[in-house]
Amino acid sequence: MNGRIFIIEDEPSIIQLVQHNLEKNGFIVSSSLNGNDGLKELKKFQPDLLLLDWMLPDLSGIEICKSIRKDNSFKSLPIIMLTAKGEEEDKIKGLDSGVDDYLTKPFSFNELKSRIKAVLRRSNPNTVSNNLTYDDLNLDRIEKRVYRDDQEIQLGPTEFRLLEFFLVNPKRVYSRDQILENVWPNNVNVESRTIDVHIRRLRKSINIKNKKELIRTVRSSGYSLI
Amino acid sequence: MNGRIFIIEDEPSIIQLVQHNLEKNGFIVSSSLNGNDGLKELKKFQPDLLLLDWMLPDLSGIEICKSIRKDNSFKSLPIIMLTAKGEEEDKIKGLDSGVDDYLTKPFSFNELKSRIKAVLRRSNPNTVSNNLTYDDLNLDRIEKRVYRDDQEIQLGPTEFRLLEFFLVNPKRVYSRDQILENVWPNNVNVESRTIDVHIRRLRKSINIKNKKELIRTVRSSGYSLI
DNA sequence: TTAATTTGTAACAAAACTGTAACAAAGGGA
DNA sequence: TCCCTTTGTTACAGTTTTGTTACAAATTAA
Repeated sequence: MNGRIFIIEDEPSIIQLVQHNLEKNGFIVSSSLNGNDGLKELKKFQPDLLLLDWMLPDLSGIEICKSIRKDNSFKSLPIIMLTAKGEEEDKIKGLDSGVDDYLTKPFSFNELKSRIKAVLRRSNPNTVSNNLTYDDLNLDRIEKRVYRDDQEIQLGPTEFRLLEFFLVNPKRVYSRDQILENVWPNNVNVESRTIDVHIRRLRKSINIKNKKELIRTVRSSGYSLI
Repeated sequence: MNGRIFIIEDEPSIIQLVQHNLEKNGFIVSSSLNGNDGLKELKKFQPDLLLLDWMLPDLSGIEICKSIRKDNSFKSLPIIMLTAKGEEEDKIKGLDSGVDDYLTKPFSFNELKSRIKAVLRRSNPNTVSNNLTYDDLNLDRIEKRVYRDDQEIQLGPTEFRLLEFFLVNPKRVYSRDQILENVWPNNVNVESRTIDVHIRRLRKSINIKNKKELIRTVRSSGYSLI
């Protein structure tokens, strides 16, 4: 599983627990301890899902939620609200404010995980599914195989991760820095031009026959999957 | 994030702190240390938002506020008032005078930033959103694509930034200096006539078919998006 | 161990983009 | 009207960015 999850929660112990477990499950996780920081970081982090505490020191969860829904670029960001016991009546309000799901503290991590999966499956199937698909391209995470137009394609490990990364958010343009950060292991220093070479290799492999080019170069910005 | 913010505040340390941080966040910032200068500068700077100190050496915040609201061209300029602690009762007066939001000193920069975002979102969604739109023109910052009338248009990096800049505040006329400052990387020295050439290139690209001209030349002033 | 695969970098080629100059056209004022 | 200022347009050389290839080092598999 794979995807970016952001957490806004004021209790460090919960953050630590959740973050650690999510990362073990392949998610990329970042967090904030209060609402205002959270709203700021959110933009930078560009998550696929938000875990939002109901009670925060500065802004309430609902306020954050509404603020997010007003922002065009986050209109469809899935949100799971974390509430303490006995706030059931508030649930209705929350639903109005555009929350996708709820979880009442204390919760088990498995419970959280299955909610996350469910919500992500609805919003961006590619973040949870084992089969990433775009156009006639198909990537199987379990079997580590890639097909184009039902014909299997052989990729090296790096090209595989690169394609996987692009497939989670097709069409979005990534800078070489972003690609480096997400596709290469942490703390590795490689030239950013190295990416060009791997892009070339990936292109060579997936552009079989007279099929159309799937990787777009955006000059001075980076690359994207079409 | 992106937009023009003007500050009227008599304490240089606050100006410096706020200005620096806002600029780091992509805003264009200018400021004045007193009310009379501020009102004059405001006209020149044409901000998207005003940060206004409550207590100033010459005019009070309220006076400035009222004066601004009388001016047709600033009727809808969003204003965030900065007040010192213990002036709570004054808040009501302030609200009457047309202030959009408040912040009590001392405040954290994050607090300020989220207020700014909220206010700008209300007044000019284009300063915070990822999809800039004007007329039948559409620019997607994430995918780095531009469409006119749903037909994609190919732009070079500079033309893209130029159009992006115009789209944040359509109809506003920008001088070549302003354009240079905002569209070109800092500390680059290029002839101001260079802009004419890029305008020409941009025009050529976005004026497809028999569609109407979208960039207006304002003789001796600059250019604007219609 | 040896062989095969994968990886990062450097070097050069190709393409795209940029800034400037030069001249043409348009606008404004006397 | 003429003259002066401002803007439009084009071509071109220089720069930047990206594409491509080759190769040696590192890693993995046999």
